Amino acid sequence: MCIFTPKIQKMIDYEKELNESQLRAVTYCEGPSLVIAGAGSGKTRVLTYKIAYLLEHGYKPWNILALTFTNKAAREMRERITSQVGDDSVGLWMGTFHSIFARILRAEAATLGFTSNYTIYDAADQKSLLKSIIKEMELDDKVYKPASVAAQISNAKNQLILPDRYAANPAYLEADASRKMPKLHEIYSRYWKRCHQADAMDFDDLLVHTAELFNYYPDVLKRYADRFRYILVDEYQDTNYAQHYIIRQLTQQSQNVCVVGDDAQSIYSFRGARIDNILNFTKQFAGAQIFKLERNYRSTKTIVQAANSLIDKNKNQIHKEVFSENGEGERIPVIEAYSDLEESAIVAQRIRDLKRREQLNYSDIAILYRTNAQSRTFEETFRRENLPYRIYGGLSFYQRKEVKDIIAYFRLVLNPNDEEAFKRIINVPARGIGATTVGKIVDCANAQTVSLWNVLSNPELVGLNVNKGTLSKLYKFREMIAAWHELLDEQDAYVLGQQIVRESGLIAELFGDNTPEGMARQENVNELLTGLHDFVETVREEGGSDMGLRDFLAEVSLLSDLDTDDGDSEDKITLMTVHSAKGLEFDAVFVVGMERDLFPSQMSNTLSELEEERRLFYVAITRAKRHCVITHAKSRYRYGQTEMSNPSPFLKDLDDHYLDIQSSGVERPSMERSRVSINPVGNRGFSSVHRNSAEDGAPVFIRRSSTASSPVSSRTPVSSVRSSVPSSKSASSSPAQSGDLHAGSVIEHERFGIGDVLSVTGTGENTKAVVKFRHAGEKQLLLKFARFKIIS
DNA sequence: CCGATACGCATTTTT
DNA sequence: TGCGTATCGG
Repeated sequence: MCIFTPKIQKMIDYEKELNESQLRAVTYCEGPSLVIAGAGSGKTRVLTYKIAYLLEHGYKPWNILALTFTNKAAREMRERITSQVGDDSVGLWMGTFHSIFARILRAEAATLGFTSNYTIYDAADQKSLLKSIIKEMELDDKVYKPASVAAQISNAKNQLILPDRYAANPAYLEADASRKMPKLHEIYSRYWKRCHQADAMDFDDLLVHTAELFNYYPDVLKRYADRFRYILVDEYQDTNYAQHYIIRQLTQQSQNVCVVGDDAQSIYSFRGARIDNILNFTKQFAGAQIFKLERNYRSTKTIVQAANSLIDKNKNQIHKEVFSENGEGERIPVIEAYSDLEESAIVAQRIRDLKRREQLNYSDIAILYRTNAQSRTFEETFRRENLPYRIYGGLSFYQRKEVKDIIAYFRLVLNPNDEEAFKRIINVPARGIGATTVGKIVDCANAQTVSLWNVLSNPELVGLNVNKGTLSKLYKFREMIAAWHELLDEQDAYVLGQQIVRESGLIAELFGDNTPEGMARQENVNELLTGLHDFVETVREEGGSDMGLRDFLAEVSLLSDLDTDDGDSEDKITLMTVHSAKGLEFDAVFVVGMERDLFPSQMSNTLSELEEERRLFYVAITRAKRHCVITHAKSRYRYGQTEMSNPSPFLKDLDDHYLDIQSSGVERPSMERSRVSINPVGNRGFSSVHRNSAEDGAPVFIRRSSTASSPVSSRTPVSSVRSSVPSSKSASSSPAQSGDLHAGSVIEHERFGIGDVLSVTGTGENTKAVVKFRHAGEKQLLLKFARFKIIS
């Protein structure tokens, strides 16, 4: 249904700015359409122009919904739309599946028995909760590995199979039984209930609950279907069943849906993506029009044709003929190295050549590999050869312990029923509420089927059996959280957040830790607070009012580490997995480690798995604009061993007309892996590089602090002094009476030596002292265990 | 609570 | 190999 009332002055010359097939895709808006967008064919262009076109033809911004997979894609698209139509796009719903559905669910939460403050559990929360459930059921977590249980549950949810249906399906039960996990359905069911009890949803639940909402409440569905009169979906090849189902629900009536994607780039089936959604789109949406964008604007002819020759070997695909009108370009060098180490040296050499010959920046260059572990060799070599690089794919900012702790406080303050946040922080910083107490609270909560917080609210009512001292600590904790909770609507996220960090004692705990790690932690906390500040300021500047902690959390819980603001565009070589490279492009791309059992992965055996690996290779090659270089090594260091490796069978899939097959480029057969490298690059150094690169993944409103990382590598000396350890258990020192000890005492500890007692806290078993040792630094000693003599 | 030590295990990971 | 986690001991 297109209403042709062009009331906005037409500013976009569609005929001129789009090619023929793009134009047809953009201007077709009568019913469902599928746009098959080959790599580099201007997919985002079509989407944004189409939205502009819809706006020009009678659709109001709020009638349009545009869904993406990543925040980054959503942001880019929004920017482009804004620059095209300006304020005319205000009110447009554009975002990731998860963020849009999360928003809908906040509005409709009550209908489903949640509150609008519900928590979004991340993967770690999910695993942690599953772990507790497995433990409570007294199952062996060697058999019921939380990770695989989580995967199984996620799988079910992606197919909209809820616990009841799961348990009622003999096929699932048998499959689980044969996998030695007959209780899986019960874990699933308990997990489901616990999430509900905690007023929490995991990522998959955001889809599941939206589907349920629309399923069971037709009036609600109608409201949204009426509102979203036109829906556009990006990267349709990556949708799972649940997403596909929701799109169908919403568009059943209007039939106004345009999905864009490339089946050849479907590489996330292990996350539940179903390539069939795009392959069978025309069956699911009767009368759907198909448009194919086959002109590649990105790469040279050679690269495009080589990629075509590769993907041609896949059976399961939509036929298309991607072509390029760019120059022929050079053939793709396929280089065999002696070892992984030499492979990296060859790549380094080539990078230097390229840079010299073509004036490329480092940031125009990417190294793409199948597994993260492969980054190491390149790090080592680039570091040694002073090539600047940046690795993607470490811990994201929000996954660091100290940041997670603070976020957990925020979460609990907003949603006191949040079980995982509760468990995480009830004893952080240590306040004498240990595992035993938490265990009792959990048991109690389970027995009464209430949340942990409910137990804390009425400990006597639910018969929580703890001693008086513990109870008063619990009360104190409860009051603290409750007091902040009261301030949620009064104070902005920054003010309240700061208050929480201060009053909780988190700051105090961190303060004084002058180790490099401690300093880094403090910096992270500061960065988070700065982020809070920026968030509030941004909202304020934009004239909004949603600047509370709940708004901050809503935003933050759906951010990932790839949502980098990257305001600082330092000139560095990009190192990343092929998966993370999807959607990106570089002048020069090195696809490394093209070996059997590595790429394709040794885990991929079935035809469809192999086809997915082939698509992955296709994605890798098509990232390159002008130079694509493929390397493989004859031997590779893996799991502490040097293994022989053969070239990837995929290399034979490439038409060698486009290849330039070379043997080793650099003659360095004698190159050896040095156990101790010359420069201070210990393992710690590596991991700190990882941490730093992850820091680059801070979201838009987190201002990057310039952490000059000097990986102070405390290389452990080769332990040759092992024998001196068994110190005679000196009979003289024994656990002392806590009564004898007070602040100001001086003690001599069996291992730490002389130290001054700074404070003594706790009672009975839990009494502990903070002692500053003259040589060993500050320690907390549990007096029950500590072995020392009181000197004065 | 914290640190040392042992043990098992090891793809990819948009949210 | 080397990491993340479980476990134990002070």
